[in-house]
Amino acid sequence: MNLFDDIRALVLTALDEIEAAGGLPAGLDRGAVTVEPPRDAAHGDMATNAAMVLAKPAGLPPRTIAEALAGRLAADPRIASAEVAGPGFLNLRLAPGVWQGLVRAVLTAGAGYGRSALGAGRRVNVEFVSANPTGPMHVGHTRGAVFGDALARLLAFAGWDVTREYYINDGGAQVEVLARSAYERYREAHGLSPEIAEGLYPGDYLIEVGEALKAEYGDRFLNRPESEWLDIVREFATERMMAMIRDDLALLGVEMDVYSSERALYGTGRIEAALDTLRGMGLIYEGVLEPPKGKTPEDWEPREQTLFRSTLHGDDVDRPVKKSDGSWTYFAPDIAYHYEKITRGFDALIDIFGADHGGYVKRMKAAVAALSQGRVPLDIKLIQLVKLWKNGEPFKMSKRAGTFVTLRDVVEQAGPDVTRFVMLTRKNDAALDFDFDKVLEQSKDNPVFYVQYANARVNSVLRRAAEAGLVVDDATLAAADLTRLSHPAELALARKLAEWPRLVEIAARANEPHRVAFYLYELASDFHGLWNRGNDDPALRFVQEGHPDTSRAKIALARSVGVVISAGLGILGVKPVEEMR
RNA sequence: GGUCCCGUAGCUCAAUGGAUAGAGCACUCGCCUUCUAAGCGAAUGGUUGCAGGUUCGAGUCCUGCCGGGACCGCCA
Repeated sequence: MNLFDDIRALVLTALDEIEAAGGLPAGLDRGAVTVEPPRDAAHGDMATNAAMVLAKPAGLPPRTIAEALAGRLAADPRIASAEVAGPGFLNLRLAPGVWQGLVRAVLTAGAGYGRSALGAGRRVNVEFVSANPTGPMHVGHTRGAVFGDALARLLAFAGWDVTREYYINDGGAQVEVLARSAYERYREAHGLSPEIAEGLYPGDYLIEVGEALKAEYGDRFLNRPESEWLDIVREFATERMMAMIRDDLALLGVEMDVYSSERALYGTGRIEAALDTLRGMGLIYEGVLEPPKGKTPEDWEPREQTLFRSTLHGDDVDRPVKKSDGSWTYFAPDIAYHYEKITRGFDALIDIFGADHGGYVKRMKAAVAALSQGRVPLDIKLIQLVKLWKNGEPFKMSKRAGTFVTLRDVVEQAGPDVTRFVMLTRKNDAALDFDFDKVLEQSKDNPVFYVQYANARVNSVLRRAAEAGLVVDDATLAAADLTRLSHPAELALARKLAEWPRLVEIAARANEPHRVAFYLYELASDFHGLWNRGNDDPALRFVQEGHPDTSRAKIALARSVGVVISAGLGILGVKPVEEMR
């Protein structure tokens, strides 16, 4: 249920009536008519722009339409008042019964309150993390993982059938570097001193891989030429790295549905098939690229390559799918991979990349647009950098990886819930500061704490009420006499709860889970505000000694706040706390 | 040189094309000394980088600048 949709339907019905009565020309497009919470609460509970949107096509002054509309709407029992304001807004105030009914609806729907049918069961594939299988996940991956998982949860809540997918980049030269690095650790396990040459991965995490190789293969590969062990060691080490990455993800509570391997595409003809499809559209050709203007690489020389005509689908230059030695570029298998996602029947694709892959966006979109004939939208979200701070200075040290701070470093210090919440308190395309001291602070300055604290207070109310002998399960609360909920501050809180289903849809439409975090902060703030007023005005306390009926109504409101906070935290993948310690 | 992202209060950031651009912090002024707990309340603070354009209406969309960042053919 979405109260804003209900009232919008009411507005549209009223417009129909006005039209039937000759007050409006027939056939006007009403798609732009909205019913929204006004920015300024003093304007009322909801506002509609109907009169302004329709004024021009109708050839009528906005106020004329607005006044006619106000007259119709005022007849509905849900509308307490309808006032024309400003350039033609119609401000609506809703009857207390609407808000009381909303609290009941929240308690009845429980965790399902706010669920949307927006996705209509369509299938969406969210590809995220896709970190190279050459080492542990680092901070940047962490933000991508949190974002992708929260987005997946959000879309599922909004009615999409979601698949979380990880693309394993195990096809390129970097996994051979991994193999050589692991081989040195294997030699080390045999008591030889490893030669970690420039360009190899120096991290300690490969030591155990060397040990494991020794346990598995003994001294078989010692002093043997690379050709004898490279494939085996590569596969062995890659699997180990993926196991490690899976463990890292598990620390954050992230679980993938599908792992797809880049290497598995090679030799199957699927890359060729995808490119043949593009070739059939005339989008593949042999050609020579112009050097980049203004910054020509020193060793630039014209080369003929196999190119994808991505410029026909919005890219700035055509992109190579083959290197000059005839081998595939990274792009080629990725085209095949996305083609496969299309053929697997997804209705929408979402890729989550690090911001350093921004230059890759247009060509990938071009490929998907071409391969799906424009049928499957691909949204690509770029995740900006995370800057870590500790004790007032940048934090860069890592025990494990040597060169970069790992996901494990962060989660072990901050905990998965704090890590997740904080990383969602910024838009994906804005850089994020993550300050270990601040995120663990127990004060209202810390949004994680503030939201969790609100939920804990709700639970504290329920506990106290139970101790006082009240029955406070959801069914009982939903059946309470909610007309006792009449104070404007209480109804205002209910109004905030009414925004939740709307917020879910806005966030899901934009693929922006951070909106959930901000909403929860606002809701918590409103709840704390009401709570604090109870300090001065005992009539606003949730438990009213000696008045079980009033108490039940007020507790119902508190509990419905808890329901929404829990649901929202669930989307962020954060566990609500019952009690602060 | 090109592409993409960012630019909003002193600071950190919000704002599905809606009205007088909002929070938190800091600063200022009150209040509280407490288990409805790890403070409460109020006030101050703005040319939304600049200039045009579209629109009934622009922080938001378009164009051009300025500033910061990322990326830019055999890395993935």
